Amino acid sequence: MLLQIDHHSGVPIYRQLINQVRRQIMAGQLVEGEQLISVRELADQLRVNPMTVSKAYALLEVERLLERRRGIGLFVAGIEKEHGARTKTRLLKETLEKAVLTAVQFGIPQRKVGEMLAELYTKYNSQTRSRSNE
Amino acid sequence: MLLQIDHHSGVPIYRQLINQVRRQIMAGQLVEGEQLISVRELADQLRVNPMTVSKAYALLEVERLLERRRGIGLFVAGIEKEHGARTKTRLLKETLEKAVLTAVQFGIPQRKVGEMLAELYTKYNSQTRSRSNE
Amino acid sequence: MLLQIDHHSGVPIYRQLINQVRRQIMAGQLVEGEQLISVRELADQLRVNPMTVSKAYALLEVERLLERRRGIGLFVAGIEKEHGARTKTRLLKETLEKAVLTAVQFGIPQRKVGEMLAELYTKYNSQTRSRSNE
Amino acid sequence: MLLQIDHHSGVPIYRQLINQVRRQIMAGQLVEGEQLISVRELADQLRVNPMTVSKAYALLEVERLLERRRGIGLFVAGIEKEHGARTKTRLLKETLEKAVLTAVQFGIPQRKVGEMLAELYTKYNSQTRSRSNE
DNA sequence: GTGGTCTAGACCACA
DNA sequence: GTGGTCTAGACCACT
Repeated sequence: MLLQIDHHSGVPIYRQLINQVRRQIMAGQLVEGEQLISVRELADQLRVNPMTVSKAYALLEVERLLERRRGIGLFVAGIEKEHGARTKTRLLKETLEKAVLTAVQFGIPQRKVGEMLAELYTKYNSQTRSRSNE
Repeated sequence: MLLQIDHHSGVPIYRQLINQVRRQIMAGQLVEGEQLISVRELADQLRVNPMTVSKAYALLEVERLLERRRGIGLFVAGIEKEHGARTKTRLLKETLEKAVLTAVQFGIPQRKVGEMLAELYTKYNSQTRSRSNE
Repeated sequence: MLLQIDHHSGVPIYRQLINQVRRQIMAGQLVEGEQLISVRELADQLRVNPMTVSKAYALLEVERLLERRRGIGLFVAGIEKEHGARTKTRLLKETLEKAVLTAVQFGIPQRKVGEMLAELYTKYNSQTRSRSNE
Repeated sequence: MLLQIDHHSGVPIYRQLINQVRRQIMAGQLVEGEQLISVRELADQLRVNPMTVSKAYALLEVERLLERRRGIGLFVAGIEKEHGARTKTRLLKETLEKAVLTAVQFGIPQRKVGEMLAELYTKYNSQTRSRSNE
């Protein structure tokens, strides 16, 4: 699991962790039943206080994305399909919103944005495919 | 000036303001010598405490991006900016890239992303128009 | 707001707080829009670390029972009727479950339990009524 | 022996065990000299780690409520108990009182509470029966 | 004044 | 070994 913290972004560390782990789960990079890096180990890796990691994990547990097994560790929970789809849409919308806001602020016409989108989509989609063929 | 505050992102409001104003200046959307919306008015628009706006402006002044003219208001300072369509396109592309990456990771088809884009575009574009009619 | 902590029950303090505040909100003792005792003040009252109180409040915010207004304080959120009813039923069921378990363990027939229930119901219900007439 | 563990209550499992066993002994439901279910078997029944059961038993032994006979097992010790139907009724009433108080606070009608009671009664009663048929 | 975040370090519960 | 809870105390963000 690759996680990165930006100490200067102003975004609380535990929130950065939540966002990254949530995204990995939604993207299927962390699969159901998989055990997460332990609180202490992740805290060591990131040079962060264990409580900070623990807080992030705890909130993901409240979100039902993680499951705790006492004395063993934390695991990726089984997400219901429908719930998963809704979360994905929500997350995508958030990022897309920023892009659109930028475009509107700059007065860039929707047509142009659509073209850029298509271009980028092709680019990343083909990368994914070629990667999955490796 | 179109600014958007997200109260739930965990990013301090004054930082959100700074980032957005700074970006608009760098992209030449706010031009040198242009007067900024007053603290009070912006605070009203965004339903935010005036102190918060004031703080953002003050920090942008420290950054030398803004100039305070006593008794009159704040103005965009004369500094090196990145001009032109190329800069705007670059900035837009950066945000759009994140959105596309998310979509591809989640396996959301381009068609759906296009629809969401159009929807959001309409939403923000109409906001701008109605505001510019006031 | 009357809150009590039992340091010897083994139940985490923040959970005791959550349960008591949630119950007061559901029972209408804390009404929508009402401001809660501040973290620091409650921490002082209960001779407990502020972070412990803060944690309880934060989780109630995640539950959407509380609303935070930055720099001002925490307030009781407006709960949707349907959601409120479901929560009430859930909480009642939890307490009722313990009672039934006790009854079954002791081999007390359902008929007898029903009688005791009716008796207690009459007793407390009339208390409430007479109180509301004061 | 009917024991119920709630993994989400935050109350340590060994404490839940202690409380329930102690109550059964005090109510005379587990009588003096009676042998307790073995650690292993109880752990299996409750899907809990044997160490946890063992710890609960050990602490009840310290309390002098249980007696260990080496190589044989654990037995209910000869101590002062509260006997009889009166005790059972009292203990039941205490738990039932909490449930009724909750219901009245929430304004839930007695009829509804009666229905929930019946439902739960059936649920736990049938569990006991099916288990006693094993 | 309000709440939020983080740390260092202690101790508990569970496997 | 795992995660959970709590403390004391520092500093930040916001009104």
